[in-house]
Amino acid sequence: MAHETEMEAPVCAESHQPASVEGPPLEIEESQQMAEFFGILADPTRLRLISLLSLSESCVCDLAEGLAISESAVSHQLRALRNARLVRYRKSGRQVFYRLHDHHVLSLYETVREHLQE
Amino acid sequence: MAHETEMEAPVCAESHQPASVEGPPLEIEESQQMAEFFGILADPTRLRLISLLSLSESCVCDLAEGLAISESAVSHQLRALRNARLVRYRKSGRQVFYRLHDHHVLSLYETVREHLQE
DNA sequence: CAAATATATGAGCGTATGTTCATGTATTAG
DNA sequence: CTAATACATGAACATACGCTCATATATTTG
Repeated sequence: MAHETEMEAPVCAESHQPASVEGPPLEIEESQQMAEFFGILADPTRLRLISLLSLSESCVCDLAEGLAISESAVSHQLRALRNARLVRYRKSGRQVFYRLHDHHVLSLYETVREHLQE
Repeated sequence: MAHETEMEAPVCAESHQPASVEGPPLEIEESQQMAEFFGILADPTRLRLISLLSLSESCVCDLAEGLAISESAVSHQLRALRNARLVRYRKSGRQVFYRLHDHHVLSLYETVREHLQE
């Protein structure tokens, strides 16, 4: 998006890499999927929901009470977690019980917690 | 907000914790720190930078060329990665060479990649 | 010295995101 | 049936974010 009147973009004189390697750079589309996923974890409310769900399966109203926020907010955030396949749910009467989907969630959660405590 | 058909949520016993690694619900302040950190990874450009840096130390202009984006954009994003202690850097003349800070970064990167391939 | 290079950064703009509020859909109680 | 409960969802508003552009700083070169 600039002003390259020459045929090649001016690169550093030193230290270049082979232009197209197989691995990196990460494909744009895959980077967007990963970014979207990390974005799901980039919210205090959703992380606190995950922390509660790491203890036990819970319904929406208990989650709302546990975090002292509205059930609407909880429901909105649970949808995000659902779409990212971070939580599962089962219906029981009027209630819907949520739980963590798999081990990856807690793995990420713990890794970041460790990183921040250095 | 609670109901009587099920037991009360087994959460939030109002006990105070040692502010280190304790159980749910996650403290608001810690949840914000973690969210901020995940937010750093929630961007396609930063993830692609990380993928490049997982290969080798690189200077800003090589990163910009590798991703075909402006050096300004790269520099802005590197600052974010720097503030989150995800990358280190060293100066060499006019150039600044960046590299990944520790193993946590790649660990998170790989975990999410696995998760998305299921 | 001045010019060129390599990077950093503040301002501004367009877009994405999280909340509240109002409403909709199921399910149960009376 | 109607009312109440539990949850989901669309709209709207305020905030946050990433980019471009212009400019600033530092280093090397002539």
